[in-house]
Amino acid sequence: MTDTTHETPASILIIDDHPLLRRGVTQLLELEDDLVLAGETGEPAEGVRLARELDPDLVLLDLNMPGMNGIETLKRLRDDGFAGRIVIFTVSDNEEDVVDALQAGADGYLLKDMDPDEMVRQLRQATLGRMVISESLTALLAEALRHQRSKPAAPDIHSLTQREREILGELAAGLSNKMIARKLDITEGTVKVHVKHLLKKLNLRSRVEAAVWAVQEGLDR
Amino acid sequence: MTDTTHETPASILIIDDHPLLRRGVTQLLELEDDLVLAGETGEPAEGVRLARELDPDLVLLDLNMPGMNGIETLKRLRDDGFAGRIVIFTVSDNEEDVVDALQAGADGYLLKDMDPDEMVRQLRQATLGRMVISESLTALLAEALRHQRSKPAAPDIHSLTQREREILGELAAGLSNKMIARKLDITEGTVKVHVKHLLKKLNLRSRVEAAVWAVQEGLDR
DNA sequence: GCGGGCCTATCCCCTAGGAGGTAGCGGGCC
DNA sequence: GGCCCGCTACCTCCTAGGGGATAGGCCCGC
Repeated sequence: MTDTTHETPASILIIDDHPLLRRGVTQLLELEDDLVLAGETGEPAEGVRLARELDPDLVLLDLNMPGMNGIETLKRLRDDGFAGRIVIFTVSDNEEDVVDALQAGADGYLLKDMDPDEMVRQLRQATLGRMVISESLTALLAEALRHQRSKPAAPDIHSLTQREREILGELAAGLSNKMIARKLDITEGTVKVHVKHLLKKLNLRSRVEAAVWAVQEGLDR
Repeated sequence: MTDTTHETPASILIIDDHPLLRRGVTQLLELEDDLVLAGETGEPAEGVRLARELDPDLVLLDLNMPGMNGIETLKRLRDDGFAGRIVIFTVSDNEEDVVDALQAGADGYLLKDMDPDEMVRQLRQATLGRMVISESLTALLAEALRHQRSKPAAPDIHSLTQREREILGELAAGLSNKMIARKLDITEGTVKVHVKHLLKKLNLRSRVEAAVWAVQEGLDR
């Protein structure tokens, strides 16, 4: 399941307002027989529409575009149900941008000044489900982690309060909010508040993700 | 989490229309300091109300009662959000009854002719989260399994179709129905149908339970 | 050929879940 | 004393999820 092997070439949609750069990438893709262009556009809103229509394996997304910025576009893609990979492709090596993008659910962050061969290699890795980050950003990322950003970049059990951990445990046992409320003798509304908070802290999008994560981390016992 | 140790005694609610039998069990409980009577009633509907009010750790439930039968009562308790243990307590060693009760979510099935000491031992096991079945029923259960009942008693991956397994895999990855639909290029409605069917086949109550089960079984990779 | 399982889709209906906000209360910290 | 955090509770609004039912197209086995 969660098939990430590509018997057929991986399709890529480019959303970037620089025509020349799009041209560069498409030329690059033409040389590879396991990567194929699904479509391209310079308009963020059009990009969301195309993602729905073409359902590419990967979206290469510029951060700085007129109208809607990249982060916003990323969120809209996810809200719209797009389940493929989303890789940011930008000139900005600003720490804030990198952190924001990753926290918004980007599967990669590549800089536009990268070597073409390296670019292809990274795209291929991304279509296989791996997180890809431009090499020059790793030091910056390490630094960001050391200084402990306010918004945690990865799920971290330690950011949860005791009560939230307790709720998470019950949630991972498959209990509904109502059942958890009954068990802990609080109202369902309060359970919802705890769930809401722990999802935010863990940067997860649903109770299912939280349950799966908890089980994989062995927090459910 | 999912705390099943009882620093305080485990409370038990008895729902049984035989006053004498209730008396017998309560007397039995009085001899044990780790088990305590939460309440008792001969009325199924009253039992559901009491379960909500008293929120006992365990409900001891008769199968054959006038008005609402035990299975129906069991379902109402679960619908009402009761998350504690529910153990069937009956004279019936009918295979159909046993299978139905367990499939409806009973955590145990004890026969009324059992030895008092054994009864206490089994109740204690049940409060600790273990499934308890009267010894004399084990052969019958084995037989039922051998003849492969139409409704599978336990989650079984083999009862799923290929497509359902695929859906389960995506579900266990934390994807929403909408995302799964996009990824597999079918409508969200169809995904819902598959999810509905696999939940029924696996005898699970929500996608969260399905996701947790799949992860624990290693089906998500 | 006919039945049955599988996949797809659509309809209705209702509950569960999650985002946003406000607020009271207790405890610890400065 | 004031302030923040954790826990509780309530509110509104909207979407996601799930039950039940029906049905068409497809393929396979009898």
